[in-house]
Amino acid sequence: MVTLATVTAPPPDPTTSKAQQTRAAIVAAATKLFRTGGYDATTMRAVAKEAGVSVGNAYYYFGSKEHLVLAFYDEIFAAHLAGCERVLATETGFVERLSAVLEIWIDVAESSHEFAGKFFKHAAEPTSPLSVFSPESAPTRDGAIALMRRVVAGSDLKVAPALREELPLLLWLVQMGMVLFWVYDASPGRTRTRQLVRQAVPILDKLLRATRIPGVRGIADDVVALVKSLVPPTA
Amino acid sequence: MVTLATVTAPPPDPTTSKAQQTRAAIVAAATKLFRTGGYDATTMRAVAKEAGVSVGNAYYYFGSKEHLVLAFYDEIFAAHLAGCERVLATETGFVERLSAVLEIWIDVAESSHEFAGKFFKHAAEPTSPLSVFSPESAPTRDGAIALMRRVVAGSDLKVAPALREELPLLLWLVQMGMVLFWVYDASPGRTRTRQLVRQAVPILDKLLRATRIPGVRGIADDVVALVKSLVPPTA
DNA sequence: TCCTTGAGTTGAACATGTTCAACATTCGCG
DNA sequence: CGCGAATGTTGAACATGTTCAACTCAAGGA
Repeated sequence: MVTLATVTAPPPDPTTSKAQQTRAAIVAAATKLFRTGGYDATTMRAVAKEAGVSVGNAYYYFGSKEHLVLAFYDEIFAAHLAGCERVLATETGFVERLSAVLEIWIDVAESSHEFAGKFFKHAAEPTSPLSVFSPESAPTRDGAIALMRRVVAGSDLKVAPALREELPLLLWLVQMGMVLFWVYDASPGRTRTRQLVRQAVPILDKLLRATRIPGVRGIADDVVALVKSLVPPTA
Repeated sequence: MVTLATVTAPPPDPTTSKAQQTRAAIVAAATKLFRTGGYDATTMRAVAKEAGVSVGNAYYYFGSKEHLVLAFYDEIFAAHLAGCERVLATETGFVERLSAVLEIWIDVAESSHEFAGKFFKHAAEPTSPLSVFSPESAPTRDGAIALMRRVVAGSDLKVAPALREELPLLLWLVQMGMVLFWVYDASPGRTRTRQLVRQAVPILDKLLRATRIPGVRGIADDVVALVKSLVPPTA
C-alpha cells in the first residue's frame, strides 16, 4: 500500500516539493518527540501539532504510528554507516573490523535505547511493517547487509568461497542477535552488550577459521545449506 | 450463581475461593475468545462480558490485557510437557529426543500460530510482563528449562560435564530461537520450522560431539563461558 | 447490634491510535 | 483561462485499553 516513492525523483526538482516538505516535517516532529519523550508518550496528536499539520494528514503520509519509526531506523543506519567509514578504510583484521562495526552501532543507537524496546516489539511482530524482514524495511536491511559485505571484503579472513558468499547475510543475522541482546541490556552504557561483542566476535572468528579442519568443514557446509534453504529469497 | 459459601470455613479451603473462581472465569473467557477471534479482535469488554464480570473487575485481577496471555503460555507449556512424556520415557538418542520435543511444541502451538505473532511482540518487549525473561513468566520458563534438562539427562549424549551442566539453558535458548523462526513461518503446517528442526538438530549434535576434538573444545569452553557470563543469575 | 476495615466490584470517564466523509489545493490539458 | 481529476488536508467521530472514585458486602471486634 505505502509505496515509498521517494527514491526516484519524478519531477525535475525533487528537493522540496510540497509533499516532501510536509512529509519531512512530520518525520522531523516525530523524531524530535520520540527522542525527548519516548514512543508511548508521543501521541499522534502531538506529532501533528509539532509538524503543523492535522492528525489525518499525518495518516495520509504514514499508515500508522509504527511507520514513523522507520524514519528512525534510517537515521540510525545512516549514522552507523557514516561512523564505520574510517575503520572500513583502514583496518584489515576481520575481528577488528567486525567488532568495530558492531560497537559503532551500539554507540550510534545508545541515545535510542530507552525506547528501543518499544520499537523492537514491533520489529518482532511478523505482520508489522517494522519487522526486520518486512518489505518496507528492505532498503535499510539491504544496506545493512551490504555493510557486512564490505566488512568481509576488506578483511584478511580466509574461508571457502561458498561460505564467504553467504557470510554477509550470516553476519547481519549475528548483528540482529546482538540487537536482540542489546534491547534487553539494562547495563549502563550497554557494557554487557559490548562485552558480548568482544567475547563473541573472536569465537566467531575461530569458528570460521576452523572450517578448514576436515571434521568441521562438513558442519559448516550444513549450516550454510540450512541458512540458504531457510532465508526467504527476497533478501 | 451458586452461593453455599456458608457451610465451612473459608480459610482452610483456598482452592476455590470466590476470588479464585472469578479469576478462573476471566482466564477461561479470555482463552476462549483468544482462540476463536485472536488477540486484537478480543476486547477487554468482551472478555468481561463473557466472564460475567465488569471491565474494571478484570483489571482488578489482571494488570493488563497482556497479563491474560500468560495463561496461554501456561496452557501451551502444560500441553507440551504432557505430550513429551512418552518420548522422554522411551527414546534415548539425543537427536531423537530433542527433535521430538521441539516438534511436539510445534504441534501443540499450531492452533495458536495465527495470533502468536501478536503475542510474541510483547514477548520481545523487555518491559512487558510477557517478556520471556520477565519475573512473571519465570515459572513457565523454569519449567521449560527443566524439560530440556530431562532431554539431556535421559540421552546418550556424551559431552564434558561443564558443558552438560549448561546444556539445558543452551537448549532452551535454541528453542526460543526456533520459536522466533516459527513466529515468522507462514508455511502451511509450519513445514519450514519442522524442516529447520530436522536439519539443525543433527548439526547441533555434531557440534556438541565435536567438542571432543582438541581444537574445538577450546571454542566450546569459550561459548560456555560467554553464556554463563551473560545470562542473568536469575535463571 | 453497630461500626470499622478491607477486599471485591462497578461502570462511566479518559487517552489515544485510527478512520472517514467532506473540503481545499494543485495539476494537466485544451 | 477553465475545469475536471488527482492529490492533499481537515477535524470530528469511533474503538478500545486503562483508570478511578464510589459502592457493596462480609467478617470481626467492642
